[in-house]
Amino acid sequence: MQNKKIIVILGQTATGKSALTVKIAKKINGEIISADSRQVYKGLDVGTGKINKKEMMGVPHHLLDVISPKNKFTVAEYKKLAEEKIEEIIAREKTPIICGGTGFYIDAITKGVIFPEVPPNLKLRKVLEKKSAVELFKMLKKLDSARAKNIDAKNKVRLIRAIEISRALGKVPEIIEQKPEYKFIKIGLYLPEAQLKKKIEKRVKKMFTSGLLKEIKKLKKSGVSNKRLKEFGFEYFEPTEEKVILETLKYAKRQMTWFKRDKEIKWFDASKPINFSSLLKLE
RNA sequence: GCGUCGGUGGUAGAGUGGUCAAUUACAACAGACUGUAAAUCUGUCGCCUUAGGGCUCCGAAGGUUCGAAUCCUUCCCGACGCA
Repeated sequence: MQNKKIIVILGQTATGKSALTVKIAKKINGEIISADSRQVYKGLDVGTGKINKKEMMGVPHHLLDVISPKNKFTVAEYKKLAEEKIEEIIAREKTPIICGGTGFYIDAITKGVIFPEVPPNLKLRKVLEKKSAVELFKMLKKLDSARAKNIDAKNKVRLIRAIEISRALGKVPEIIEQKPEYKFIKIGLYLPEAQLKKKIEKRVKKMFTSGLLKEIKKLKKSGVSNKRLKEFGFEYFEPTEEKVILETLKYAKRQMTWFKRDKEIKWFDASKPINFSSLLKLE
C-alpha cells in the first residue's frame, strides 16, 4: 500500500499560513494540526497569533490549547500527540494537514526522529545549570564520549540534556530516524523581505490593539510567573510595539535558517495567488 | 562671550603614549540544532587579500615623540554651568 500523503504548510511568521491552510482544508475535507510550540498553551492567544473561531471557518484545528501555560510542553510530547491526531483524523476518513512555524516540531513528525525515552529531570537540571559549559562537557565526556564528540561543547542546554539522557540510559542513543508512515508534502510560504516586514509590523500593531496587555494581565492573575512569561517570548514580557517588531523580524530569520536546510520543502511566494490544484498534485 | 566636561567603528560604550583595527554589549550577516526550540549555541563583523600580510582609521588641521585614539595648539560640534 502506498504511503498516504499529508500536506504540511510551513513558513515564517506572518506569511499567511493559517488562512491558506484553512482554504486547503475546505477543499479536501481536511482537519488541521498545528505545529507551533507556543500555541499549544491555553491563554496564549493574541501574543502567539493564534487563529480564532471565526477564522477557522468550521475547520477543526488540533493541538491548540492542549496544556496550561503553567506546565511545560516538549517536542516529544508534541510528536506523540500529533501522531495520535493524524491517525484519528485518518480513521475518521478525513485528511490531516499540518500547519505551523516551529521547524523542530515539524521535523519531529515528518522526519520520524525517535527521541530517547528520558523525560526531563528537573532536579538534575537545576543542579547542572549551576555548572559551567566546560565542567558539563567534562562530565559528559566521562559518561558518553561518543556523544561528547559531536555535541556543541559550549551549549549548556544541549550538554545538560545529553547528561540527563546518558545518566538514565548509560549513553545517548544514536539518532534513529524511522521511516515515517506517511509521505509528507512540505509546502513553504515565503514573502519578499520588504513585504514580510510590513506584514509583521501590521500584525504586531494589531496585537496591541486587540488586547495583548490584557492577555498578559490575565495570565499573571491566573498565576503564571514572570519567569514563565519571559520564556514565552518578547510578546509576553514588558512588550513594546517597537521591541516586538524587532524581535519578530529576528525570529523570522532564525525560522528561515532552519527551513533552508530542508531541501524537500517546495516554496511558494505568498504575495502571489497560489494555484491550489497544482499544489495538491505535488509529489 | 567665559568656564567645565565631552566628541571612538552601524549604535551604545571601554581604552588615556607602544602589546590597538581598537575590550565589551547590541544590531547586522552566516550557521548549528537528539524531550526548553520565539529556547540555546557557534562563526564573521574598517577596506583589500594569492589569508602570509598590505592599506586606511578614534571630530578637523597642525605639532611633540623613535612611536599618538591617548600629550600640546588652533578650529569645528555637543552637553552643562556662569554671564
